[in-house]
Amino acid sequence: MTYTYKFPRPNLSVDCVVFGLDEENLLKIMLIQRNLPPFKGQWALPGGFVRVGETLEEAALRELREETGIAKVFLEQMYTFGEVNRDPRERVVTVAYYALINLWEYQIQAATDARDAGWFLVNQLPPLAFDHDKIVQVALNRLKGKVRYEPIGFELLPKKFTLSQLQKLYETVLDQQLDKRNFRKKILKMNLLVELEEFQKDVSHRAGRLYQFDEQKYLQLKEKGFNFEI
Amino acid sequence: MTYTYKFPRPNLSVDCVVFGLDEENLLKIMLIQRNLPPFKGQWALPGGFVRVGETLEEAALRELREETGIAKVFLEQMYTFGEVNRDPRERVVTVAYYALINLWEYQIQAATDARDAGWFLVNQLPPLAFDHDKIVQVALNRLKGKVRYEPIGFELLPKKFTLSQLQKLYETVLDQQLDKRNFRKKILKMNLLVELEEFQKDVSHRAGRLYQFDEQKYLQLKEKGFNFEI
DNA sequence: CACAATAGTGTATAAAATACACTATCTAAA
DNA sequence: TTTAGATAGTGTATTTTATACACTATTGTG
Repeated sequence: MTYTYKFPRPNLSVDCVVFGLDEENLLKIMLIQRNLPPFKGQWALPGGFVRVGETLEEAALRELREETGIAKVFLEQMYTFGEVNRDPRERVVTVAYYALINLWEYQIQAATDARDAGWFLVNQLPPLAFDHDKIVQVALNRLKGKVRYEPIGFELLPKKFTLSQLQKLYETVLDQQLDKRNFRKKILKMNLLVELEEFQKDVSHRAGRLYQFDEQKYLQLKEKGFNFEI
Repeated sequence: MTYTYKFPRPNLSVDCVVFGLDEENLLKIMLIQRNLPPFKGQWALPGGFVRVGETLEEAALRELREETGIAKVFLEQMYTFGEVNRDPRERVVTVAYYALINLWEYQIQAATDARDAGWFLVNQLPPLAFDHDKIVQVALNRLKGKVRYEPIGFELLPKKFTLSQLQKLYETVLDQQLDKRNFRKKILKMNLLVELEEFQKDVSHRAGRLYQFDEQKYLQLKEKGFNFEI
């Protein structure tokens, strides 16, 4: 079966830049190894063609699930790349998304499908297929920008986390050191964190208090035009 | 001649939300009246299908030129809308751009092609075709957000303008009153304006001094990571 | 029991944002 | 020619926010 149109059409794809934090709070990106030409054997962003019956976001989620086993993620559209020759086969326009995932909880569900998937440090990426290095650069900038004024960083952490973990996350993403006392003051004044009566376990030093992100409160405050700058 | 593919493809279009300020500093959007179905006779955003040999931005510029006669504009990609049924004919994914134009200088070149084009106050828009009202909402939010931390407002003004004009522009876009003295302090401290030895003409009150945006300086300061918050 | 490792806490200073009211200049109308 | 109306232009005091900075507390390990 084939499909015929009066005018030639670009092909439309989605690509995802999936960010995760590893055990040492280093920022990583998930890549998959292509097993078909072009760029066979090279690393690339997970992604694929959009089907006519699904929205762009559905396509992005489907590809993530199929190629990496990732199911529940924070996913946001980023930019659409439309250079004429970005794919050597034919004209392909790609809508890029970025995703934030919680590597701790993800550990469990991974490993299944994801034989050809791997995590790479953002500053030690292998050569990428197509214009995917450009897409990654845009995603890094977007993440940096976004994290300053929207509390999306929590998506990268486990549900319960210490303030030190949160601070390290911000330091990693923003690529700058922050003052511990000032950071705590600022983040607590936002009123988005629930102080738990639980503490870190299995650490060989004083255990930090655990906190939890209060999404309900976030949505309420957001309604009221509150802002969440770091 | 027809074009045949193994899998069905969404059609891909671009749409432009063109902003301009009128004589009274009111924010307007340019719309065109559709002379083909669907939504024949209704107002819509200027836009059209992407050709395989042009980038997305080229397509947006071409459509603007063809449909509205607008040539030199500030144009930036905004968001890609991919709902399955946003076009009743078939699946169409549209990449939305927003444009800022200088209505004073534009007056000259307009009128030519643009018989079916018109300017509408952003809060008095007619019913729009497709999901274009949604696209306009996203554009308004984007403009509001962007104007706070990037000096793009100048694109809407004539080359030489008074600080009062600039302030009114910000008040219009941000939809809030600003203090005259504080506004001037802030904007002048950015060092992006050249103070001219010229003054307003043909006004029946004290003439304001004219200023000009210094794009060179802007690019220099931007390089150095300077920021331009209002 | 002391050492290593990280958690947790407050204050003083500097910088930035805000609030606020009068004089200056020009045109047009009386 | 004088006056009224309209907008331009200007500085300071106060409040708020950001920054810089160093010690004590707790826990596990050797």
